[in-house]
Amino acid sequence: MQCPFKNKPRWTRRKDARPQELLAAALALFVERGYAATRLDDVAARAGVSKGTLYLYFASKEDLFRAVVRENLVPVLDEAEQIIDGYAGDSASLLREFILGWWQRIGDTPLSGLTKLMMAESGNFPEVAKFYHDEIISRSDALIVRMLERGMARGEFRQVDAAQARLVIVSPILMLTLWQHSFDLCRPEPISVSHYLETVIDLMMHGLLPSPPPSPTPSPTPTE
Amino acid sequence: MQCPFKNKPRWTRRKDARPQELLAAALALFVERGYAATRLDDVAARAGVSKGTLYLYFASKEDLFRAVVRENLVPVLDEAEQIIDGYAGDSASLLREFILGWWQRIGDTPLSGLTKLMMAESGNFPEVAKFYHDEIISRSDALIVRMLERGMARGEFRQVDAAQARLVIVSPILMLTLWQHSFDLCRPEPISVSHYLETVIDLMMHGLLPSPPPSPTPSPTPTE
Amino acid sequence: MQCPFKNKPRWTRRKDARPQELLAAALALFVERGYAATRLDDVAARAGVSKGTLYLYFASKEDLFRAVVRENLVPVLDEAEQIIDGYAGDSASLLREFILGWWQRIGDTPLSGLTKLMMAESGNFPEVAKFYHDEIISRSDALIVRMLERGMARGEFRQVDAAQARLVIVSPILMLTLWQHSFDLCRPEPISVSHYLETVIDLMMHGLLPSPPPSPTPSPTPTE
Amino acid sequence: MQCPFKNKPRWTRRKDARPQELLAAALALFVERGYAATRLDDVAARAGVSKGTLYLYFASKEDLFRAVVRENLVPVLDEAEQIIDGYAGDSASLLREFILGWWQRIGDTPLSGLTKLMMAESGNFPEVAKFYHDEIISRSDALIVRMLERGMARGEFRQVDAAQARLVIVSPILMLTLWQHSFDLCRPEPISVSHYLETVIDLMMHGLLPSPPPSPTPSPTPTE
DNA sequence: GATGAATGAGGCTTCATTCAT
DNA sequence: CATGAATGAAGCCTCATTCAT
Repeated sequence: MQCPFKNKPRWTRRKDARPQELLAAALALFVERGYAATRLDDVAARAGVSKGTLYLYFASKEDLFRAVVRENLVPVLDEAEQIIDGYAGDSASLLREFILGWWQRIGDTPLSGLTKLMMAESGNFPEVAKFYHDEIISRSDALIVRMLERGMARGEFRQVDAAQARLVIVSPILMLTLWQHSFDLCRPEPISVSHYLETVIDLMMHGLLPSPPPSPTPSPTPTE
Repeated sequence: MQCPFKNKPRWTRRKDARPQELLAAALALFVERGYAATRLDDVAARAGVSKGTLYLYFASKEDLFRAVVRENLVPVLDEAEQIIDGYAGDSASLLREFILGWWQRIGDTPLSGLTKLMMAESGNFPEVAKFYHDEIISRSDALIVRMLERGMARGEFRQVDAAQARLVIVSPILMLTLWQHSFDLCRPEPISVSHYLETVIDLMMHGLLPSPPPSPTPSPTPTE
Repeated sequence: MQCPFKNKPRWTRRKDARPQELLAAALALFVERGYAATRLDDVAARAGVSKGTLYLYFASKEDLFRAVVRENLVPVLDEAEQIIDGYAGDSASLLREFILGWWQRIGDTPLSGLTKLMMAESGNFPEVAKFYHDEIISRSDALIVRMLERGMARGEFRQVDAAQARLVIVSPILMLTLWQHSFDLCRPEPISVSHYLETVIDLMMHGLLPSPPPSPTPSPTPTE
Repeated sequence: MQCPFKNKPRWTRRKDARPQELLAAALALFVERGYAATRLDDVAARAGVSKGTLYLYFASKEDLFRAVVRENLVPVLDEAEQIIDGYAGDSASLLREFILGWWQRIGDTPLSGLTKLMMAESGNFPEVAKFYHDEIISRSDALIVRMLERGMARGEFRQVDAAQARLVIVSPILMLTLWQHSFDLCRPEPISVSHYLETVIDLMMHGLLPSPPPSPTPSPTPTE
């Protein structure tokens, strides 16, 4: 048993491959089937280990669930905060960047299912829901609010109630995720993500009402 | 609770009321805990009957689930179609009516949890998901599309891609529902529904960008 | 409620149609499916009454089972004893009469299943098995033994151990019954009863070994 | 009970022995109580394991039942065919050997109950009944027919309808089995197997009628 | 560390039995 | 007498968790 990490601090083992493989397998199955319908046998099998091994890394099914939520989203959010808070362009472009970037970092990855998962299981895991709310949702919210306030401060956005608008803004993209993990499977042809995102941006910017035709409307996308 | 037989022994409530009571209890628990975590014992207890009684009316847990979905939403949708297709006012008001009416008929009732429930369980019940998609989602979609096309035809809305916009439009209100049944419980003070709905309507109408201040109201210009 | 039997002794009701219909339904279902797999719902339904009514006549499922066994076979046995003990012809003919008569009175009627039923359930109902053994089997046995001893006494049968031969004699006909209620259903064409019974009679009389050639063998079926 | 691993912790007996122990326990209980009245808890307990363990080896109660039937009889039948088809002596001795051998290999072992079990449950398990019929009964039948035809061809047996006689021949020994697993328990002293088998052989060979050779045939004395 | 056989609590479902009408 | 809605004990089966190897 010549383990190369034997003398390293125990926490370093997290960097070992095994837990990550188990977390990835668990994420995929939790998202696909929900918490209750996921069997630990299947998680272990998908990670290529035996069921007993799973318990070497996670104390229980609940613990595994917690770890799945914890380990996956925080790094993405760290990155998002850095990018957005350092942005230099106009606010419309920033919002556009945010939406498209979110799609790249989350929407188009296995992480996208976590939202649905948390929504479905929040009632059964108040503690995890609390963590998710405090660590993920609150920080995302603050990010959106900062973007909105930045736009309003710079005169690039109308004056709106940022605290309320925050949820309105993220709804369409969260809904896209939820949709893709649920009813989109019932459809003959899946939703076109790029078209959808463009429509989201367009509507968020201009709304439904027609722009007053005779007026030099400010071109919303000057730079990029 | 205004039961005309109130003074009769409770055993008298027979075949008539039972299914509805059971469906209501099941709806509440399914929404609160999810399908798997809901025990039939609890459904029966909440309906005030024994476990065995449940099987006089529903063949299995799945069957109960199907009935909960089936029996609750169709009538509401029927009504919505009638109201909206007969609307006579301008399209902005119609959309406003739709959003506020939806809140009254669904958002503020136990039905509001069904969306979350279906989203969470669609993967495990493809057949029910199919039903829900075909009977509820498709009809709702068509309704929204009709509203949008009506507005565009009358020159009251900009020309947008109705097929894409449809989901963008409903996202904020669906998200309100999902939110209330999940993370809103984590918050010190819950979201203010009326403020939220006003913000939704405002943003949907005008978007984020500031309107060009000096302009005569847009002539209807029914181009197309 | 003008019941014509109201003032008659309670036991007379047995003669009423209801219990007989229930017993007939129970016999059929017990034989077809076995004791455990027979639901009282089905018995009641087949008898055209509600499940509750069944309990007006029988105290429990076990009681119904007991009654099915008790009520059906005793009369047949009474009749058989009378016929056989009064028989005047030769013993070979008597045995033949017995076998063919058994087929008419039992083998070809719903009663035929009772043997299989008792065999299958004897372990679970020692008390009923005791009754069946004492009232049906013992009397049948005695009947066969009397037939054999009659034949031996009259020099029409070889000297055999009647106590042992008794079971050998009835085996082929009981087996026919059991067979018809079990594996005969698996066969493309069912067993031919008349051929089978003739073979039984022939083998019982002569055995497998060829008769010694040099002797005027008595024609075995002189009369009938 | 002479287990070579007796001094090892009982947990050690692994995947190898378990299925056989479970099958033996199931056979005993199914035979004793019938399929429906046998609880899997009891099967597991008799095999010395917990209820869950049973499901590591058999997918369901039905599957266990199927395995009990399948695994036990086929080997015995294989052996019987070899022995009988290679027999060199006269046919009367062969039939005698067959009957006595059957008693040693089946009648006097737990397997003897399988016949009763299949008879009782054939209606509820058409698929198992089909298997039993095709793999056990048909092959046994063919074996008997071959024995009879051998005897007839060699002039050692009378000419009889082998297809019909087949069932008549096996009836007494099957009945012995059924009897021992049902009503024999009701008797003060059980049947004497050796006497019974001798009587079977004697009757099968010679029949009931007296041998004619050394005497002027007894006049049938048709008194009446 | 890794394995996988074993465990047993807990959920779904059935059905004999009761009882108010 | 007859009904059938209601009951709840009991059995099958699943699966998270343990532990000897």
